[in-house]
Amino acid sequence: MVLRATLEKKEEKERVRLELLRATLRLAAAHGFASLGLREVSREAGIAPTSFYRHFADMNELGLALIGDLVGPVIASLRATGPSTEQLLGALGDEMLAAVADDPELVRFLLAERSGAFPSFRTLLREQLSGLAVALRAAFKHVNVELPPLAAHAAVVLLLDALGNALDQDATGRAVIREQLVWSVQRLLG
Amino acid sequence: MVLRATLEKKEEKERVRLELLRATLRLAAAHGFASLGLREVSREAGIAPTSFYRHFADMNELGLALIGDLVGPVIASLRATGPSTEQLLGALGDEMLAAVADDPELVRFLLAERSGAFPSFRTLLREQLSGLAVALRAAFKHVNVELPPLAAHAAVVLLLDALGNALDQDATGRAVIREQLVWSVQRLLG
DNA sequence: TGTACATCAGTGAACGCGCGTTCACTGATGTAC
DNA sequence: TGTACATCAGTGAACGCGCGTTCACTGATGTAC
Repeated sequence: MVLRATLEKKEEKERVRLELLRATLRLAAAHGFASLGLREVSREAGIAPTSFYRHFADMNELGLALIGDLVGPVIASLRATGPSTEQLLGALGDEMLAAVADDPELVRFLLAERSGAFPSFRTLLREQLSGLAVALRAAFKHVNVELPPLAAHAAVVLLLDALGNALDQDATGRAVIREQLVWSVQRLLG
Repeated sequence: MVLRATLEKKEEKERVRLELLRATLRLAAAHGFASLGLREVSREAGIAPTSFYRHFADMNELGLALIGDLVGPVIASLRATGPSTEQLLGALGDEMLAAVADDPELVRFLLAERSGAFPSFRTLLREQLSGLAVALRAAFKHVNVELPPLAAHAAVVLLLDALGNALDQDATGRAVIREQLVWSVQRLLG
């Protein structure tokens, strides 16, 4: 009983923390992360401004947590696999579409902060994306295609561009972008 | 004499306007465009906050002017030409390095707002970048290489990624990135 | 040419407002014995 | 088991501060005649 209650208290805190991250994503999609204040985010999350400090020291710390807790998993989810080159490319396109459909605000944040004003954000995202390039190499190796590191990096860059373009399109446009991504990465294979 | 004086007055206004744009770039590099206020920009530009309104209705209007007046020319400057494929690729790498060296703040703004929170900024930049892709196709056609539109677009995307990585590197790292860009675009040619 | 008027970029004072932050407090839950 | 104490997420009041915006004004320059 004691153990159970402890878990519930921690879980409640975790719930509020996650709500702060989600609130930030919702607002950042509209006005940009750098323009957000702790009061605005707290209001959106449904807590008092002073409660914000129970979770983060400032917005910068929240941003880093957002990248670690939410962006990381989305980047990891882009790791396509398949039994053949063709199916692997198809899976890559599918994962791209899925990311945009599942969590457009998170994808927007990822793309914006990759080139944004905060060096710490850029560094963290660069590391995660380079992990994605490594995974992509491994996936291609699995279907006996030797992808040089630079080509894998280029494929990731094309994938990110596709994500950005898809965000501003409806379902029809997104399907086209998926095909273009597959075509481009295919060409990169040589 | 009357004509001359008229010009001087207009030129002075143009000078202040340009200084507002430059001040915005300096500040945006550090904190992000979306976080900037008209008072902060006016202070940096050396004018009273109320004078801001003599040039722009708000920061959004200033941002669009910034893209039109300053970002456009930089994107245009990336249009490499050369008498052979090899020299064309070399020129592309050189233009990339030149842009980063000449005006890093402007390049940072371009990259950030391409995926930023303001749809109007994204649209304007996308148009200008698609012009660059068209120019790139023409340049390759000139050396008898038929570059499909999607491949030209992919080359532009790789160029932008190189710009972003170069911004965070010193001279040595930038030289490496230049080589990587040339290698990647070369591979894209097939 | 001189004179009277128009234009307009730049300004300082003032406004109401939302911001980040500090503080002391509440009350539910956890811990010790 | 009950009791006394500790922990800690959430809170409302209050603070000083910088924000965007309005306003009436200045003074240099342009224009009309």
